[in-house]
Amino acid sequence: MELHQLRYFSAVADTGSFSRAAEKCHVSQPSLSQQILKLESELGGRLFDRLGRSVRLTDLGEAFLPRARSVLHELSSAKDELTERLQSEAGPVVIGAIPTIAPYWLASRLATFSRKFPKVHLTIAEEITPVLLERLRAGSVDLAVLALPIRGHEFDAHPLFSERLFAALPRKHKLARRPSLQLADLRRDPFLFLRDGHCFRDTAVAACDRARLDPRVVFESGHLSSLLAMVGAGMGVSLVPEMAVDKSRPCRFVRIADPQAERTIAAVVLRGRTLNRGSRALLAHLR
Amino acid sequence: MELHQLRYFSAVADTGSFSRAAEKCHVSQPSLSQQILKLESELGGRLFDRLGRSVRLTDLGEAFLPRARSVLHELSSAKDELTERLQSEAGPVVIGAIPTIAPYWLASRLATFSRKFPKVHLTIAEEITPVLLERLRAGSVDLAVLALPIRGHEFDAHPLFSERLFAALPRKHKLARRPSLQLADLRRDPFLFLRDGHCFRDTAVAACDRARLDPRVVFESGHLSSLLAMVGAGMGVSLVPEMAVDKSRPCRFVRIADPQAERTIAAVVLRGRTLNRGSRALLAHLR
DNA sequence: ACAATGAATAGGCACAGCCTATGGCAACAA
DNA sequence: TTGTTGCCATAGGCTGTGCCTATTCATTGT
Repeated sequence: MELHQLRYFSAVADTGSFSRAAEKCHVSQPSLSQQILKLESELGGRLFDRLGRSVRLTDLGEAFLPRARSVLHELSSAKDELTERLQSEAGPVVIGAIPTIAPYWLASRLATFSRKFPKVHLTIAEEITPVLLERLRAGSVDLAVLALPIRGHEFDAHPLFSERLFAALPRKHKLARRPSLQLADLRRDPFLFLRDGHCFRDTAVAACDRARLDPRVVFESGHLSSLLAMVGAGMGVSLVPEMAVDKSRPCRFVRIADPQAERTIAAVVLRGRTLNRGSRALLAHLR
Repeated sequence: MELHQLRYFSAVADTGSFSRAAEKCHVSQPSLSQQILKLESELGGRLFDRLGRSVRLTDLGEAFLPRARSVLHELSSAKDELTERLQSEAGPVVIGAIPTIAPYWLASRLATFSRKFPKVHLTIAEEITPVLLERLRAGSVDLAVLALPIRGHEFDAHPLFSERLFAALPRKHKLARRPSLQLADLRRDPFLFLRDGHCFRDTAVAACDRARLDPRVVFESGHLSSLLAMVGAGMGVSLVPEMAVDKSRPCRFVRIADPQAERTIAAVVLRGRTLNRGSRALLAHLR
């Protein structure tokens, strides 16, 4: 059974004539006859009575007609729906981000995006890098924003920008008024770091390594805001990305002058994964 | 878009692999690949993400899958229903009969038929011959039982049997005790006939013509039973078919000996019309 | 680096569906 | 009756397309 047979069948039922149906379907009358014959032989009974002058549905044809119509209609409406969906940005988009990006740079970018594409239903997943990569693989996250480098060659990373590292110091720290400082200047200070697993911890530690600094870690947390509160309370110093610099915090931020004290932010997708229109729009908006 | 493309698509979604889907569909992997590609190009977007190791539905594919499945399922269930319907006698049958057959011979035959085929939903239309022929043409009657001859070469008539004509006489008629009589014997009697339009009237008139009898008609009715009541009341004589002979009536029945004083009953169908199983069973039962 | 797996591509073949031409049949007019 | 018309079925030939095998390409796992 083939779709064009159903179309021919439906047309004959409509017109009451093989010839007129053939015209309507833009095929010759013999072709249409053959296909109807073939359909009838597959179903095991006549669909039409050929009554010389005209043609009429048999009981069997009468029973089959609504089914055939429904199949054809369902198919065309499915096709319409798909082309509709392809043209609109509507549809769910899941964006992932690490905790040291999500509340800072990403938050403001998503706000403008949502204003521009109100139809996109956006979900944000805040997770550490390995979790985000796994969710990209599994398809439960469409697009992730995180810091390079990442491990795994099955991803495509689109670098967005780089930003400097800043030292977070208590207000009365002796370096708090300096416009910038070297990591080595903090050799004596106790350090507050993000917990293991957060990639910004690795970024900070790598920067210290390059400055030949072996930081004494006195506090670990899962959130930068906790660290900053501790810094404000005079517990020690910390390192934060530029996007986390917030003058309203009870601490001072001083730029780190060391050459490689920076991180690069990238938008990452699973290679080969087809993004829907909403995701593509979001990716374009972030770049 | 073609049905086998939908089948292939569904199989790939099931198995998560082009190769295994091809195996399941009994085609080679390249053939299946081509058809999926073709479907994707027609829909205007990828249905699957090819991720090296495995294959996963895109948003588009996810949206299309239930529609494709439903189309395939609907089609196969429609086919099942039709073959079901072809094998069972269930289904409506409309049988037509003229008034001089329906209550007599047909009634008893239909009783035995209904006992044998209880699933057939039988409807009886009692009409005069031209109405029945018109309803056969229109398809609102499947099978008609009437007396030959009929006019119209678009019908197939299956003769069932012939029966003699009988005279219906008042009990005290002078010929009432005779085992048989000639129509000419009734030359002096007043006649009671069916109304014009009833074919048995034509049969009776034709028999009289052949006997060179010009009957004086004193009463006309649409029902034989009315005629017999009148005969019983002594209003005159009448002619009836053998199947209407009923000893319980208040009149006598005497066989007409004239050679051609008979009528032939036939089952008539529209030529080219496909009968459903119930109708075919009924036709076989009547013969 | 190499083998293994799996999808895409290339090239060739066979069949299915399409075409035109024609046959057969019934309906209608003369 | 006979010719004409309308309509579906059949015949024969052609083209396109879906299928095949063989091969290439990309990714993954040893």
